[in-house]
Amino acid sequence: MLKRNPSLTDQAKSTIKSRIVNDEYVNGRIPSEAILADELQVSRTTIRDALSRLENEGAIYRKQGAGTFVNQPGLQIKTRLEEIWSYEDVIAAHGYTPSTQILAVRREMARKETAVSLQIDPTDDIIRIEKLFLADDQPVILAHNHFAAELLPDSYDDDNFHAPIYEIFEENGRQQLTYYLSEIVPAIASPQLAQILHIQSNTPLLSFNEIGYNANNNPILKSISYFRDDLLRLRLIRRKSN
Amino acid sequence: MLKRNPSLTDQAKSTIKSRIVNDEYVNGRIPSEAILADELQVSRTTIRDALSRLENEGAIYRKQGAGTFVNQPGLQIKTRLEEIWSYEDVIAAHGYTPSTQILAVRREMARKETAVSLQIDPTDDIIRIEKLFLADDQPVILAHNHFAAELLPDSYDDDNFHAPIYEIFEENGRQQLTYYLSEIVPAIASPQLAQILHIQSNTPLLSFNEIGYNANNNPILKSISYFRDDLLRLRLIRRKSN
DNA sequence: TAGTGGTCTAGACCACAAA
DNA sequence: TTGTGGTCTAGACCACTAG
Repeated sequence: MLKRNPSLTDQAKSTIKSRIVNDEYVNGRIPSEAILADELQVSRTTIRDALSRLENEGAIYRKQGAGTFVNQPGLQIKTRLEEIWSYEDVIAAHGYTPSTQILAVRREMARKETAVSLQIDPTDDIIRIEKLFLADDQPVILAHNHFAAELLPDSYDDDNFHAPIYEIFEENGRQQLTYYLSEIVPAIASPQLAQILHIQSNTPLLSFNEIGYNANNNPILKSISYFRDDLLRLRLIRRKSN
Repeated sequence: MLKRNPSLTDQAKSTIKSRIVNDEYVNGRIPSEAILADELQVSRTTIRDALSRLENEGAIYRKQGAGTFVNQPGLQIKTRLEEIWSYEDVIAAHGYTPSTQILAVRREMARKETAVSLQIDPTDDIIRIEKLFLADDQPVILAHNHFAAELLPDSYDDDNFHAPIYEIFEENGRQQLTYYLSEIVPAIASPQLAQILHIQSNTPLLSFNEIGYNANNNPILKSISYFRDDLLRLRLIRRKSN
């Protein structure tokens, strides 16, 4: 029934996921692994991989001896912080149409702290981009991105930077952003920030300090950003780690 | 070499983890899966499970065709939000000694909103606990916990509540807390909060709104808490979801 | 007791990286 | 080309839940 590539696991996962979303399982009970394996003509291992990933995403839960079930509360959360990728995705997941404004692009010497974070020579140039994200034309996130100048071609203009950062890296720098290590910090809107985000001064904000890593686990991006909390709500699932 | 229970995967994982921590792998290169399987006398599948979990924790990374490597930046992060369990653990992971103060314990009728969150009847009683967490005797987290009164025995006194909430549930309510669904909200210290946490009014704070679920996926705990950001830094890893 | 998910095995083949 | 991790299989046995 299924073909290779995308992997059988991926296909099994999305098949099951769509059945869940379409409410095809009465009482939220998902067929046993053996039945699913038989039905989709794959091994039980493949089904188990698919179910494990759905469980991680919060879409289902399993009880040994009892069965596998749809997890309604988990299904409703569409913006899980651990899985969110670009800010465009965050905005879209909340049901808004994302757009961007480039407020500034600078080529400059790295500050010492930035050079350390990015493991580059302090005399090397970096690119600093100040980018505003809008949800249905309301400003919601202000991001400052820093990365080594050598990751970009010599000539560029501001319009290049409307695309998500990870796309820019993939196209120009032959680098793939694979994960972020993020620090969550509470902040208060300064008068300047308040003006940019169209909010009142001293409004509480969330700030993210993040380092983005490539496939070789080298830091390639430093990002500091500020979120308007009234439009975007950040959620995550916290589990026992074992 | 390894015995059953804890599972072979768990044992393989902790064996490999401790070797990583002890810096036994030169140049951060971890032996191939085949070699590890042979050495620990388990199947390659078991080794792969163990490595997958270490990869999820950020301790290692894998490159198809190249090998498996220690992830130094990931190793240094000891307080990953997605994996953190009780607030005691958060505090301990930051290197402090955790302790608690019970500020208030009340038995009262559920507010409508709380009843909805916990899926209980609005006329049912809930227990509300106000608990202060201290790191080396400095107040750092204020938590308000709400749960159905029936989860507790009829008689109790305040001292019962010094233990982590999940322990209380396991012992008295025969309920196991399996995961939290958490919402992160920026806040500002009110005069009252400032006094409790020994900080200045209007200091930015992180607030968590959380619902805790049991093994049957029913909500059993509602928690609202406030973090001092100067002593505790919350981190997480954000990945592409596929 | 029957049926479910949890763990584990041995082995096959594929995709990719590095020499 | 060699060796690595990635995917997948078929089958065994265990631990647990529920009727």
